[in-house]
Amino acid sequence: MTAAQFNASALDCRVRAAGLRPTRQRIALAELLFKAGDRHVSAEELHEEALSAGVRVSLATVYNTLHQFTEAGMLRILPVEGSKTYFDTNTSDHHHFFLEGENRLMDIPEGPVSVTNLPAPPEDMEISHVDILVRLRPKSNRVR
Amino acid sequence: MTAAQFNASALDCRVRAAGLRPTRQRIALAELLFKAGDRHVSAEELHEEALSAGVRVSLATVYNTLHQFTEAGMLRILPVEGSKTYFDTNTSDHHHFFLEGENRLMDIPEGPVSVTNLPAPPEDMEISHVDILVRLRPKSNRVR
DNA sequence: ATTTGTGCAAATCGTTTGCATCTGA
DNA sequence: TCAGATGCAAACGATTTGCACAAAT
Repeated sequence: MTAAQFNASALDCRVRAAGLRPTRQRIALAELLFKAGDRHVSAEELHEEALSAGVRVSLATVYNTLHQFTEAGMLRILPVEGSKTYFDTNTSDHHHFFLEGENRLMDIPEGPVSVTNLPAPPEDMEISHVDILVRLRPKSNRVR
Repeated sequence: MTAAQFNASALDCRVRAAGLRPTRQRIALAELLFKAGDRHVSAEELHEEALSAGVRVSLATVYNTLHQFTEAGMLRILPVEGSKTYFDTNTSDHHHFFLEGENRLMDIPEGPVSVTNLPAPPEDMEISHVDILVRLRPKSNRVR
């Protein structure tokens, strides 16, 4: 079995495990999303990438798929300002730098970042996930 | 001098200090925004509130004003998913709970929340602000 | 008098929806 | 066979823009 075949069937399983039919479009999108390590993508970007890769898929299906994968826990929506929704292929605990000028996100390199002194959440609520966004701006040389 | 007069002129100064002309609309919006302590508002909400308060102002002006105040550091844009932009009248260091079901934000009560082990930002960049978003979901009673 | 701000309506952008058609189990 | 998925185009909601008019310095 070749590596390509292995990966293809792994993606097939992943899609099935999410309770979704492994259609041509979903497998192809999963491939684009999960073959290349951690990624931050918008629907529009993924759509263009699919078309470039010769995958025929409509923008509406890209939106559907991204949300279905998100519900299945395969993606996470990034908390950023701005009109577009960005999806993160890394759903494990990690955080982000946000470059203010460019409106771009970078993963914070692996490390034991932790939050201390978090107050208890209100009754009947539990913490689902903690997002830390470190906003960066160009270092100004002149003294203010 | 009455309290109302004092506050009105204080707002006037604040708007001037931001390099903006103290117009009727801007003063009125500043009043709505800053008289009532910490608030999270969207443009639409502030517009409705202004109309209810008898302030004649267009939605476009509300958008303009919110962005001008933000550039002047009087407001901060909240990092939340979702289509609407929310502005926070509290620009000091504090963080938020995000209620997943309702897509609603709450301030995290005052306290020494802190992040440890933050890696150094890339060269030529400095930290502008750290946003911590604690996502909450209803506590499930049944064991999964 | 000149600059800056405002209001309106139209335009734009990202996203969702309705529905006819197609596809995988 | 037939529930579920797709594609298209139209609908939508939030935001921005262009431009004539009004207000502040």
